[in-house]
Amino acid sequence: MRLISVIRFVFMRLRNQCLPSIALLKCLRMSSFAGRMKEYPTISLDRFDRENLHARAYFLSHCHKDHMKGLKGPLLKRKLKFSLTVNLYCSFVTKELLLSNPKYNFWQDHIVALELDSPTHISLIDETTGESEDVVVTLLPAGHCPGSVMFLFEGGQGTVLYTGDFRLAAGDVARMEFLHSGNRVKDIQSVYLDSTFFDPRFYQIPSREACLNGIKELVQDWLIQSPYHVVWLNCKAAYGYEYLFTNLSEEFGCRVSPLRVHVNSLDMFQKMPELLSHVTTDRATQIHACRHPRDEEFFRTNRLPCGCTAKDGKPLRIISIKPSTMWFGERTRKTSVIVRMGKSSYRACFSFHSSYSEIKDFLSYICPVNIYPNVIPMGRTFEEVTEILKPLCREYSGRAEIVYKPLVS
DNA sequence: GCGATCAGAT
DNA sequence: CACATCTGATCGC
Repeated sequence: MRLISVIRFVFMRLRNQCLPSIALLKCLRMSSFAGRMKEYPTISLDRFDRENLHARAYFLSHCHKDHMKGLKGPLLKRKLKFSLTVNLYCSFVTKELLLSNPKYNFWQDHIVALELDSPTHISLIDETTGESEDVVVTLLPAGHCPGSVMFLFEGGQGTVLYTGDFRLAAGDVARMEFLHSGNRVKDIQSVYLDSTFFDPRFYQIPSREACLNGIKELVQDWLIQSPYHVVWLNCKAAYGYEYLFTNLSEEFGCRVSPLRVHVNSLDMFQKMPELLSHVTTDRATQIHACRHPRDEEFFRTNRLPCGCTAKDGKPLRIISIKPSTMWFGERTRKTSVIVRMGKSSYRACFSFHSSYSEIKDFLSYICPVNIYPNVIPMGRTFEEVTEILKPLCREYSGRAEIVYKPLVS
């Protein structure tokens, strides 16, 4: 009997250790990043379960649930209760979004919000031995969702960049001051990369501006027809669509008649006045981004998720716009950023993540020694992704100025 | 009763 | 167009 329980224990351990590779095979979008970097293994980022329970410091790149695994776990809660030095580092906005959910209240006194572009010294202390290591961390804007950042670490084990999830346009990297030292890019040992779309299939994704303009045009053409014409933005339950709300609000509102986007709740935005001023819980508006568990079904029967109707009982004329990623290959002809799906439903191009060519632009500028993918794009294997990342690593890139060349006699 | 996991959904 | 999340079933503690 005893032997059986030992065997069962060993089996469980094996199964647990295999989990990341199983997730990888199934090509889930859950980050396959296990939470730690080779160079600074005493810190954990965007993963808070398993080995990460022992970290000396935690980092959260943005407030999306697939980067918060274990963050409300009872084991971590217990660890914090007895710890004086363990903190969670993130941006001010991420802190705000996180604490707007009461389940994370126990982090309150252990969160250190950091300013963007502002190098901060952190001592990584082992509370049992007193052993300590210093790093300097800098938050760089990642353009993925409100509060999203990359983490740049500089310390005894070299300079490494953890990108979190990001959407940067070609050329943006050259304007990131803290990736530079003097006029040159820093010597970056490793990049831990958001490789969601690092696949030539996703060669090009229309720019944010192009997507936004397409949506503005569609909304404009609909709203001007009458006060009964309304738009439902069919957005997923996740942060990242807010710039859509603010831009549409600004575009279609004016001083005498402001237009705010209807959303379910304002709680998470209470300390973000620039966002707060463009959203509302008043249903009497022509643009809605509210949700309901059966909202698609509602829409099919010409209802908004919030149940809003016109004051005089006349039926509303509703169109839905569903933000979705659209991509184009290197040579494929670009079509519209708006696609009509049915009589009154549309898809609009929208991406939280950089395209293949945007990632290539980013990496070829940085030219790191190592690149580790945090995600395996669907339909790809880890080996394939590493193979196409190789040419962007320093050793293969043909950029040799940093490489030591011994004299040959 | 809670958490983890999975299938299925949008 | 393939992201990020939610719901409900099931399992184990």
